[in-house]
Amino acid sequence: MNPYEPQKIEKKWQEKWEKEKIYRAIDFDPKPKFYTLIEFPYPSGAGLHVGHARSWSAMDAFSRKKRMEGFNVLYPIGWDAFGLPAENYALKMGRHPSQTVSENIARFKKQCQDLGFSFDWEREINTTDPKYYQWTQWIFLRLLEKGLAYRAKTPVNWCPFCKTTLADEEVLADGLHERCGQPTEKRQQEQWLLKITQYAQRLLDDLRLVDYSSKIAIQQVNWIGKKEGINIVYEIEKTEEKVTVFTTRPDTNFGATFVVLAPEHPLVEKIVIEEYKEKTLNYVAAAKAKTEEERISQGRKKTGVFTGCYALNPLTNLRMPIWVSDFALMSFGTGAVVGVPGHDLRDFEFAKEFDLKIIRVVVGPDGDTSDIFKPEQVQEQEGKMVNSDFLNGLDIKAATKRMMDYIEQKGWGKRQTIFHLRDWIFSRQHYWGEPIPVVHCPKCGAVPVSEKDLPVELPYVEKYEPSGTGESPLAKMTDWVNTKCPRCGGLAKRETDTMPNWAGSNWYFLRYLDNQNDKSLADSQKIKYWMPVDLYQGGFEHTTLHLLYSRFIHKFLYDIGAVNTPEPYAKRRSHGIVLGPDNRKMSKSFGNVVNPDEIVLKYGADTLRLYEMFMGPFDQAIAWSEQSLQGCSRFLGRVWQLFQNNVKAEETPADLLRKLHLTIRKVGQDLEDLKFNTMVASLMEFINDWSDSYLSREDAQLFAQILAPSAPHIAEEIWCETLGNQFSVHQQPWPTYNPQLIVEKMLTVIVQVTGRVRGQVQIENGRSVIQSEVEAVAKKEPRVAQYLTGKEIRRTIFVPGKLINFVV
RNA sequence: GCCGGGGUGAUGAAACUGGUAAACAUGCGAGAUUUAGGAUCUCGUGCCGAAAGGUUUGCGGGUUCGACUCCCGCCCCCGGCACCA
Repeated sequence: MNPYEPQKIEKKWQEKWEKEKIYRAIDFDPKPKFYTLIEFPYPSGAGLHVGHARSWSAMDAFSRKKRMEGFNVLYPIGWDAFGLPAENYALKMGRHPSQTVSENIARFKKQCQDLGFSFDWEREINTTDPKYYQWTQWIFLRLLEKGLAYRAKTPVNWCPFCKTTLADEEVLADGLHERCGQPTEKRQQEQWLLKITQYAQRLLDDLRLVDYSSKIAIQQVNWIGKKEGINIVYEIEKTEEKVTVFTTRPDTNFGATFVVLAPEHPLVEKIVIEEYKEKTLNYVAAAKAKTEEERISQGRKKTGVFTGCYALNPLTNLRMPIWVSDFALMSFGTGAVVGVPGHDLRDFEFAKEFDLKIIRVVVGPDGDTSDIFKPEQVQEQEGKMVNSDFLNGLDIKAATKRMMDYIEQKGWGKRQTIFHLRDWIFSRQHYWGEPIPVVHCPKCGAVPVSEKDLPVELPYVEKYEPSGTGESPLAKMTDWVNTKCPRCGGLAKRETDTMPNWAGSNWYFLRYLDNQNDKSLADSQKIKYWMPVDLYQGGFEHTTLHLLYSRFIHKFLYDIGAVNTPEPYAKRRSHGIVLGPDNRKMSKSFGNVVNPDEIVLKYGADTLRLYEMFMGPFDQAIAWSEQSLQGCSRFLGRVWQLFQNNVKAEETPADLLRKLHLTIRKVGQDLEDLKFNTMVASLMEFINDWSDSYLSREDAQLFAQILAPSAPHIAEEIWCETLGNQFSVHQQPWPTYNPQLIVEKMLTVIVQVTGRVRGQVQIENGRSVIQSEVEAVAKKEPRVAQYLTGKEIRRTIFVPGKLINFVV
C-alpha cells in the first residue's frame, strides 16, 4: 500500500521546479509569446486570501496548458505595497510600513510557493522600491510636461477616517470610501489632478479594440458617461448677463417655463434683484453648508428661491423666471437647467412645489393630454411633438435633431458633449506613497524635479500619522521639505502630498518585462515583444478604478512613444469572490475567514487548487465549502490509486480509450474558455470510468499530462516516480486527441412520439443518419410501438444521429 | 428610476447552434470492510406513485413536432449608476 501523501511530494517538486527554472519566460524567444496577467496583490497583514488562490490557481492552470501548447508564457507576480491599507496596518502594529510591508511580502511569497504557482520569480516587482517608483515619478513628470497633471482648488472627496482626499472612483454610490467603508465629505482643497477627461472619448472608442467581458465594458461605458446635448444661451431680462443651460432634450424647448441655477452658480449673486437678495443669499449659504448626505436625505422634496429675474425663451418669447435650487448641480453641465415640467419628473416636482407653469409638448401613443397635473402624466418616454410650432408631429428623436440644427443656425447655442468622468484627483495627504516629484518655489511656482534627480525618495519618518489638517505628514520633515528650486536655485519647498495607491499599478505590467532596467521603465524592444497583455484576469471591483486608470496612463505612454499599443490588455475577464462558509464576505469580524495555509497543511496544495477551480463558475461569487473540498481530495486519492493499480502492459480497452480522447478534448477546450469547473468535472468523470477498467502505460501518461495544469504536484510525482518518465511533465507537449477515436460505433437515437420521449434505440453510427433505417428500427421498439398502435403518423421529424419524432 | 447579470434537486451546479433536464461534486439513505470511530468501497437518491405511469427549470401566456434555451407580460435576487438636466 502506497497512500497519497501530498505533504511528502509537494515541497520536493516545488524546489526542483525553482532550481530548474522551468517557468522562466524568455525574452525574444522565437516561440509565440503569451502574457497572462493577474492583478498583483496588496500584501496585507492577513496573508494570502483564498480569493487570491482562486484566481491564481485558475490562471496558473491556464498558463501551464499554454506552455505545454508551445507558447513562451509570461506569468509574473509582484507587490502593490504602497497605499492606505499598508499604512493603516503599520500604524495599528505600531511599526514602520517599510518593515511590515517587507515581512508581509515574504509571507505572501512563501504562501505562493507553497501553492506551487508557476510564476517567473526573476521578474518579481515591488512598487515601494525606489528603483520601481522612480519610473512612477517619471510618468508623472511626463504628464506634467504635457499639461495633463495640474493643480487646482476644487471640491474634493475627503475621508475623515483616513484623513485624506479621494478620487471620485474611490467613493462608492452611497458616499462611502471603498477602502474603509466610512462616510466621505466634500471639501475645497488645492490638489494635483490628472486630465483623464481629455482621454474620455478614446477610452470609450477603444473598447472596440479589446475583448472585455460585456459586464466590464458596459460598466466602463457607464462610468465614462458620454452625453450628447446642446448648450443654450438665454438673455436675462433687464441685464447684460446671459445664462447658459445644458440639455439633452432641446426638442421640448417649446415647453420650457423656468430656469434653475445651482446655489454655487456665479450668476446668482450678479443677477439677484435687491428685493429678493437676502432670501436668495440665505438659501445659497444654507445649501453650501449642507453636506452631500444631508441634501440626499431630504429625498426628492424640492426647495428653492426666486431671484426676481427672468430669462427670455426666444422660441416662445416666454419670460422664464430664474430660480435657485440645490437640485441643480454645479458639477454637472453648466450648473444651470432649463425647466420643462411637462416632460421631466424633477422639473415637474419643482413646478408643482412653486406653482410654475406646465406646458405639454409631447404626447405618448394614447395622445392623452387631459390631466397633466399628475406626476404619472409626466411624459419622459417616446412620443410625438405637439404645441411646438415647426416640430409638431415629429417623433422626439427627429425633433431633437431639428431643434439642435435650428438653435445653432440662430446662434442661440451650440452642440455639446459632456462626460460623467471627472479629472482624477491625484493627491493624498499620507506618508506611505510615492512623493510627487515637484518643488514649490515662491518665484517660479510649481517646478518639476529634474529627471536626473529621480527618484525623489520617500524619507524615513518615525511619526507618519496623517494630520487631518489637509497637510501631508511629510510637511513636518523640514530637512526633507526645504530644498532648492531646480529652476532658479532659490529656497523652495518640496511637494509633500503623495500619489494614490493606484499610481504604481498604472504601469506595473510593463515593469515585469524588464524589471532591472535603470535607463527607462522598460526596454522598448521587450515591450514590443511582449505587449499587449494577452489575458488580464482580475476583480470586478477594479473596473472603474485600476482598469480605467491604467488604460488612461497606457494611452498617454502610447502618445509619447513609450509603448507600442494603444491598449494595454487585449482581453479582460473577471472572477467572482470567494465568500465565507456562511455565504457572507470573509471578514475577521464575522470569524468566517478561511486560511489557505491550513488547507494546504491538511489536504495539500493540489486539493486546494483543484477545489478553487471546481467550486463553481469562475465569474461567480461562491461560498466556501470544506465538504466540497474533500470531494476534490478524494478525487486525487483515487487518481493516485488508479495510477498504482489500474495501469497495465496491455492496450487500453476501446471504450475507455474513446473516453480518454473525449476528456483530452474537453479539458483543453474548457481551459481555453476559462470554464474551470466543468474542466475538473470532466477529469472526475474520466476516472469514474477508469476505476472499472485499466489504461495502458502510454495512455496513463496522457492522462497525467492533462491533469498537470490543474494538479501540478501529483501529476509530476506520477509522471516521474510512478511512470518512471523524465522530468518534467510540465515540459511535455499538450496531448492532441484523435478524432477517429472519438467517433462512436453505436449511436443512441432518441425516439419521441409527438414530442415526448418514449424510447431510445442503438444504431450503428454510419446508419444513424439514414432516416428510413432509423425509422424502421424505432418503430419496432416495444415502448414506442405501444404509443403508435392505432394512430396515424402525420409527420416524422428526423434529426440525423440524434432523434426521431413521430407526430400522431 | 436607468443600465447590466441572474432565478434549474436538500446544496455548489451541468446542459453544444431549440433535441433524453439534473453531468460532476456535496449531502442524505442502505450495505461492505473495521473491535469502534474515521478513512475507503458498492448501490440508491428531482418530485408523486407499490408499479405502470405521471410530473418538474421563478410565475402567467405564446411560437414549435419538441422550449432551461426563442417571443410577450409579471415577480424576486445580485452588481453598477443616479435630484446627471
